[in-house]
Amino acid sequence: MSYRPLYVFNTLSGEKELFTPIVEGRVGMYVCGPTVYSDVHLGNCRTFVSFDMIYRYLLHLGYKVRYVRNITDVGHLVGDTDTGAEDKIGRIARLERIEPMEVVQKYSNGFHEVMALLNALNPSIEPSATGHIIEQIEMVQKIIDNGFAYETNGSVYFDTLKYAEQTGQYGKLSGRVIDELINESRDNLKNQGEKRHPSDFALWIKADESHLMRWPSKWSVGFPGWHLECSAMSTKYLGTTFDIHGGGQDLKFPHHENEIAQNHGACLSNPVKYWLHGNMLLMNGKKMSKSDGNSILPMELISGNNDIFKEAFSPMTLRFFMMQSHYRSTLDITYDALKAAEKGFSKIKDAYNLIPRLKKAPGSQPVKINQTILSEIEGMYEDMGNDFNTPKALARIFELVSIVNIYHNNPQQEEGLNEESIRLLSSAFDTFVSDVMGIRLKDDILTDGENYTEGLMDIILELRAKARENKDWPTSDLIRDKLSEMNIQVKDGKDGVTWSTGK
RNA sequence: GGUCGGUUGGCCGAGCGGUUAGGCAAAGGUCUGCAAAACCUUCUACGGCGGUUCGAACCCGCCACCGACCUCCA
Repeated sequence: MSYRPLYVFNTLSGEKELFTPIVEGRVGMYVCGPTVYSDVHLGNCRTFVSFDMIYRYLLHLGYKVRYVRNITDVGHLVGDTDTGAEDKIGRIARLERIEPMEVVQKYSNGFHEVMALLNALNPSIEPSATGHIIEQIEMVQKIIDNGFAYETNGSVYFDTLKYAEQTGQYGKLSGRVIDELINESRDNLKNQGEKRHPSDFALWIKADESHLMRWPSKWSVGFPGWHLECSAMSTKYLGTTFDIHGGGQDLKFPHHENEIAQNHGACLSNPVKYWLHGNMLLMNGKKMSKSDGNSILPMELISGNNDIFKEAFSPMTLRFFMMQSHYRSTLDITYDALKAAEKGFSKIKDAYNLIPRLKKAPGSQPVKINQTILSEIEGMYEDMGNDFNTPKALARIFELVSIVNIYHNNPQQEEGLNEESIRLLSSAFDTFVSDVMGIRLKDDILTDGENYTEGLMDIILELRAKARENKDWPTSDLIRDKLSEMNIQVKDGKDGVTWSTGK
């Protein structure tokens, strides 16, 4: 079996590379998931939506994909140091007087709800850090056995200097130089007496009595360091070397750099063939970030219940908005940009709904327009194969939108459309917009008791048509205006009336 | 301070040596009872200064500004 060529930008090499899986026909992909100590904000979601699109495209190409996206539910500490600080989840549990696992469950549920709203597919495996304590402890032991970690006072640290000396690799992913890391002079790197070098990081952290989440180990009763869970779980489910590792840009350093070090330390091999990083969602020109207060929750945007944007935006508008920019570019969210996305998306939906109504020429004579449609489809494969260029593919979709509208307005145009034209148009929208980009094209109002609504609308529009025949403009306008208030738009065309929902 | 990345028209956002990106907004027109939608046409670009080249938004240099990372980050 052959696959369409796919080029991906590999952060490790800094170049676009032809994607070739380690095992033919199969792809192992790991994406860093959320830390579930609070609600995921829209910026977090952008990364997950980006990798959902990547997952979808790999599936579409015919690969059998094992997509692992973890839940981090232990090890993330409040503040800047990785010793002695409080666990983020433990902190919430203490403040709210609930079990840490209640915190984890609550925000995991919320995360899943948001992912479902944004039409993200579920990963093949969604492992959690607390569910893999044994694997993490084993990995720490392997790293110690291989001489890349040391114990101090019950905590275990990764020896970055030794790793760098032996492999010359530390900092390769993020472009760091080990000397600079060691000579790092930021004030908050001080007071880390247990480490041999400031750049060393914790694999296992000894916990005091007040710490809610702790497990026994040969070194101490404690908990695993932040980066360890991803190394342990990716190794467990995808093997010591797998195809794709994804995550947000902001995880490159230290998280992913340390992951590589840990995997190497434990398995003595490079874990990942292609590192893919999504760029940040900006708001007010700055990275969306919860700790800076510069963030918005998906539900706040979907419900319109927020102070930042003037109105509600549907989940699919958000997804379309995200797909209109490249995953490796920053994307600035503004009211105007969302409004533009809403209109543009609505244009695609309207055209999609018109496809089945297009007039076809009888017979199966080949028509010229099909060549155009086909070349746009081929173009979209090229765009997607070029590091997932969704904005460019969407530009081609808008070309198809124009074709649909032109032929809908003027069915007599040239040689017209045939069965094949309709099939190609439908499949272009279904494949690229729905399947690959994950943007649902069918209005919710239609999927929800579709026939019922359609039937009612037929009656209403028939009454309006009668009124118009009688030149009863007040009645016909009343119907149109009332429907408009309900966000249903009536569109008078040459060949009859169509309608669509506004959002 | 170090290391990266960016600066495209009113807004968003592709392109990265020669070809209209696209969407939204705006203007005019077609259609329409009116409107909307759609269609046609039009408009406003590549941060600044140099250099390379027959040709630069795209390559190189300098400058300016913005952002990200530098142990909370998707």
